[in-house]
Amino acid sequence: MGRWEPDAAGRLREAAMALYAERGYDGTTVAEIADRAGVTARTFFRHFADKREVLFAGSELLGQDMAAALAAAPADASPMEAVTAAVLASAEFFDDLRRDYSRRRAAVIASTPELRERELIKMASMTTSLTDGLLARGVDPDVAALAAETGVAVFRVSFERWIAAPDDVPIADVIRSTLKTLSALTA
Amino acid sequence: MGRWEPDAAGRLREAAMALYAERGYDGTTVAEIADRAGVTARTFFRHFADKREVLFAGSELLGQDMAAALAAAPADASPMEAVTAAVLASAEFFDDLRRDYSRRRAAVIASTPELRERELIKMASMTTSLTDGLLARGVDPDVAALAAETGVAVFRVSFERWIAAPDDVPIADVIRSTLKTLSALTA
DNA sequence: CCGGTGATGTCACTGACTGACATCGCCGAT
DNA sequence: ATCGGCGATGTCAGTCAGTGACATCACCGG
Repeated sequence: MGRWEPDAAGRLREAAMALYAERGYDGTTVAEIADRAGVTARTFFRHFADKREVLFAGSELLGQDMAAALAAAPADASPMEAVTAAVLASAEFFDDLRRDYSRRRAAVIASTPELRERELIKMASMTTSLTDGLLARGVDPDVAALAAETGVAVFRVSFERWIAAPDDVPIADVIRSTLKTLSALTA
Repeated sequence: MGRWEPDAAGRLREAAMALYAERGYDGTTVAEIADRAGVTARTFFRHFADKREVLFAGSELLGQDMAAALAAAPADASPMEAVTAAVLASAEFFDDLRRDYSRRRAAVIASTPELRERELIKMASMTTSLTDGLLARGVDPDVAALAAETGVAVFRVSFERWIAAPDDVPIADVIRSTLKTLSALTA
């Protein structure tokens, strides 16, 4: 056993989720989160850049996975087909185990403008990943930007629908359905 | 003449733009902005909710105008046609007079994550406006959400292209071009 | 001329975040 | 085995964003 309990970051994440859900984001201080995790506030800020980030750590991974799927798409796939592959790849992040956690987390985020802002910028960074991936495939810049934006819009809408859907609906199905809606929309 | 110089809010906006551009957002304190505008920091917060908002005051108007255009679209217009009308209506906000200001403002925002977050949430609220407008037209909720997201994506991409474009290109042309790209994309 | 009102100033306070420095178990080199 | 450096944490002092409570005072309607 080390000088301190291991996984301070994990304890901080759990403490934050619990307190945000219980007293709300504004009603929670960083000192309280740190206390519950058994560390000091200074340590909180060594693990997370700010009070919001504790709910979003690791979210880069999702963007990376999607970018990887995009890169792995057949060379002759159209931009939108490649983006579709990327969005479908996101489904693996949200297996049924995470569904309940996702719901609680989404509820907290939805109730606090500051957290909504942070979520939006994560989505924007996802958009950037996809755009870069498309550019690497030789796609025209304007097309790439638009295809990426559209792809993330599909992800966002699908995720929301999935959260609200019954437990036995897999997210991949929701995504496919959203993609269908999109093509009907612009037909 | 009143007890104080009129238009404190306007002076604060100008002071903020100047200082953010000059020293950067992080390198500027609210006290400095207030000083330059000839008021106290407390007064700054009476006019703007926070240090970011001073660059975004009035941005609800854009969303309102777009929502109005959407509502004014012919009853038999498809969701995407209605959204198209809304996005084109945004062009009137950005006449050539505001182009230079828009460029400076965009540069400041682009260089500061906090400001990018705020801009993103404004875009999200625009999305909500469009979604609500579509719902009021009787559009299916999922279709409405997706059409609104797509419309805002078109606006965002167009605005960026317009900023980067030569001075004689009107934003309406850029928007029309982006819409064309979109329909080609999902064809 | 007078009392109400609205925009501002003043002050004290909380809480997020940062930089500098101290602490001390652990682990590898000797 | 022990010595010394490293890394994760604690401590402390400080800056700055943002808020609530109360005072001020030119202006305006009666």
